[in-house]
Amino acid sequence: MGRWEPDARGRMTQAALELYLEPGYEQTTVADIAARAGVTERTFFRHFSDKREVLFSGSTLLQEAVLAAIAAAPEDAPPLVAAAAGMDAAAVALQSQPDPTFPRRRAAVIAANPSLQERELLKMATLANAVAEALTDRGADPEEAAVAAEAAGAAFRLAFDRWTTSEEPLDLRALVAEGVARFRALG
Amino acid sequence: MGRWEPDARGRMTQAALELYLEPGYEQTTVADIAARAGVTERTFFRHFSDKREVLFSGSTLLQEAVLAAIAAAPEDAPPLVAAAAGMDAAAVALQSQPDPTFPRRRAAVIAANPSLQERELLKMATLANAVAEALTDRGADPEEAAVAAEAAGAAFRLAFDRWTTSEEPLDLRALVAEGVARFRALG
DNA sequence: GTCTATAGGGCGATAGAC
DNA sequence: GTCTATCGCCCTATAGAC
Repeated sequence: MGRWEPDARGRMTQAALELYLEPGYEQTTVADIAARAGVTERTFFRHFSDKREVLFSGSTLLQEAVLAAIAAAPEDAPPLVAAAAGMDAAAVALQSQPDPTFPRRRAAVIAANPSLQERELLKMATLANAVAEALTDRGADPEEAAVAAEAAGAAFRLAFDRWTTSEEPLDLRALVAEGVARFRALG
Repeated sequence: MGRWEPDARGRMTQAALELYLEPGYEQTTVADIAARAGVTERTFFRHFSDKREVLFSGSTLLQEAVLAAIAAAPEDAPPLVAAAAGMDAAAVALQSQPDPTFPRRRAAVIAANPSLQERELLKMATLANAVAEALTDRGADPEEAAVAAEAAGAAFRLAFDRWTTSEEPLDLRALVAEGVARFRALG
């Protein structure tokens, strides 16, 4: 048994989510989060670049899952199909989380705070850029790749939003597929 | 001739843009901007909610132009056509600015600073939501409206990005139209 | 206009794991 | 010994309160 309790990151994320829900994001100081997680303020900032990032540390893994799925897609799959495979992988990852209440609570906090929305949008845009690059690496035309990545990303966002706000439990993968189909039907 | 020099907002925006380019966004303090614009720090924060917002005060006018164009679109125009009309109006507004170098310099600063990108993405997302609402008000199905708004918004972003980074001068309206066509061709 | 709390970065010290 | 996580105290600028 070491000097420190394990999983400081996880504890900080949990503490932050709880405090951001109640009493609220603006009302919560980093010192509050650190205290609840049993670390110092300084430790918080070594793990997370700022007060918002604590809710987004999972996005790296999600991005990896997305890119892996795109790489695994059939070589002859058109850009939108490959991008959709990536979004499907993201949906699978989100639905198979240990704590199924996490995404919903997290989404509620983000929806209530513009400055957290900004960070979420940046993560999404970063992901879309990575997807576009992965598609061009597969040989797609850059413009077409960018459009496919944006369409798939937007479909995912709309689906995710419905999934986290719906009263009854929905299947995220189905929502994503439905959204992609709507973009395909734009013409 | 009044007690104050006129157009404090414009001077602050100009000063901020220049300083954000050189020595850079992070290196520039609000006090620096205020001093260059000949106002106090307090005045800056009365005009702009934070250090980022000084580059985004024009977005309100842009949004109004977009929504007006959507409202003016033929009643029987499908959602994507109406949304595209809104994006075209935005392109017109941007191309007919008094200082044609402004958008390019502004875009360069934003591209170099993630925290400014976040704000830009939030403005874009807010606009997309407003567009989606305007489309549903016209009688469109909410899901279809959201998809059309996202597609038009993404087309605009991709076009705007090319427009601000291209070596030779391009026609923003044409780029936007081309982008919308690409989304239409996704199926 | 003045005052103040908080975000967030820099740096050195410390204490464990290996 | 090295490497890495934690801590403590310095600081400034932001942004909100008074």
